[in-house]
Amino acid sequence: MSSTIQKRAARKTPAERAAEIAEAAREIALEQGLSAITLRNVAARVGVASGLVAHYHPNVEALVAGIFATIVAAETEEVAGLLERLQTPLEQLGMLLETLMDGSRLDVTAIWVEAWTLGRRNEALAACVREQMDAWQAVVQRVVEAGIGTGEFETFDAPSVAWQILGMVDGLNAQALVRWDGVSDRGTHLARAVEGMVGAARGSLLPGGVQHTGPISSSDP
Amino acid sequence: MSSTIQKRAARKTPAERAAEIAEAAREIALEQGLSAITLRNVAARVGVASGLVAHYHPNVEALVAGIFATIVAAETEEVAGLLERLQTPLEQLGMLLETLMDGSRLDVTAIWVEAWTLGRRNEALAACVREQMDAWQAVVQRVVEAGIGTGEFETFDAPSVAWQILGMVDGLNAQALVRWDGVSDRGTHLARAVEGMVGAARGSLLPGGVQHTGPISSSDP
DNA sequence: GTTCTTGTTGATCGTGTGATCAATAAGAAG
DNA sequence: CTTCTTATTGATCACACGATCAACAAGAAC
Repeated sequence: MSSTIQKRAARKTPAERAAEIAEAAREIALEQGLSAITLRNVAARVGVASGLVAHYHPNVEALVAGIFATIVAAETEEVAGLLERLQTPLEQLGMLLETLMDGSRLDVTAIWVEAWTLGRRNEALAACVREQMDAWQAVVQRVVEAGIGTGEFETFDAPSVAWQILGMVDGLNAQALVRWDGVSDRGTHLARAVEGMVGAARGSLLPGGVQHTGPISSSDP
Repeated sequence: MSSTIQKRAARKTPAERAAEIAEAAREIALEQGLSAITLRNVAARVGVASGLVAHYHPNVEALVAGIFATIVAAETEEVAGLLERLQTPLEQLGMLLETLMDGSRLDVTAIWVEAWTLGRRNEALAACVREQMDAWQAVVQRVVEAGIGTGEFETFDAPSVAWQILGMVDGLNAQALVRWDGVSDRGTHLARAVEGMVGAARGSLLPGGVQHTGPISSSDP
């Protein structure tokens, strides 16, 4: 029987090991933040010497930037995929807001916020942040432009409106990171705001009528 | 003449020295971020041994939290003061958005963003963040409620609307921290969004009429 | 001028970080 | 079985952090 304590990590293919390390780093980032991605931290989770992590990633800053891009890009693609299933831009935009505000991605929001700060001293990360923001903006802009095409929306500047929607969503989510109580009907208010901005009819972004999120279950650690 | 190199710092009143240290920490925070507030960093700026800073602030985390509160509270009071000069809630809200979006307080925005992340591991800071957010929300809520009173606004939930306005502003400012280009008419779009949310007439938040900044100058790095 | 309070120093400890590299051993190749 | 490639180790370096504290000295009090 294999002893519980493994003297030496099993020798693996570089590709395998690299994937292992990346996955460990990803988990650490989601659980404890990007700044918790350290050589020793990642190595410990994989069950390997810190030198090995350094061997695969000679530059920790680059590793952090890469993990950020991995996590965020996955989210973007996931949401973009959801959009394709819907028909009208109105439905798409409504679903977009609803999905991004449902509180199920607060861990990703935390990473966004941290990346904005870390980007001040990690240039590689800053570049990734800008790139991923552009990707997000492109997704939203596509929806807005489609809405203009069908006449559902009425705005003269789709790119800027897309940026603004993103900024609003990010801000509200970041706020929820610290203060998740106090605000009821987050979705409703945001929908009204976006309606005003894209020039859609009042209430058109809330298909199911007034949705009530109910009382907040306070489970504070 | 006194030599350029001072062997020993002049002995000062505890109140004086404390003020000096606080001011140095404040400057560091605004220039390099809250995480740059370290014993050695602050001591170097004051021209003093690191131990002295530790003497006045036995707990660095508490110092960081205090500096955050100082900086942010000053901004809140300043803006609140500006609001009092205006008559109608419509003017007040318009000025509020304009002031917060003029890009002259990006250093404070950076501190907000960093505090949201640092608050995960600095409980004292997290408490200060919540407190200062409440203070901001109170200021905005007062304006919204006044607008409801005069009939200029039409919304059923002033507290939530106030939170949302704050979240939007924070998000857009945080965005500007990394990507200050690409978006034209930030103020205009935000004004439209807020108009939709508070139920104000279109264009009522932009006293100078429709301001057009022209086509977007795409200068992508 | 002497005494005494206390603001101030500077060294030190323990911890955590990224980075580096000779030495090791696992496993494929012969 | 032997050889050889290379994945992996573990120790080590320099640095920065918060914290602690005996020792010093400036300046008020007497």
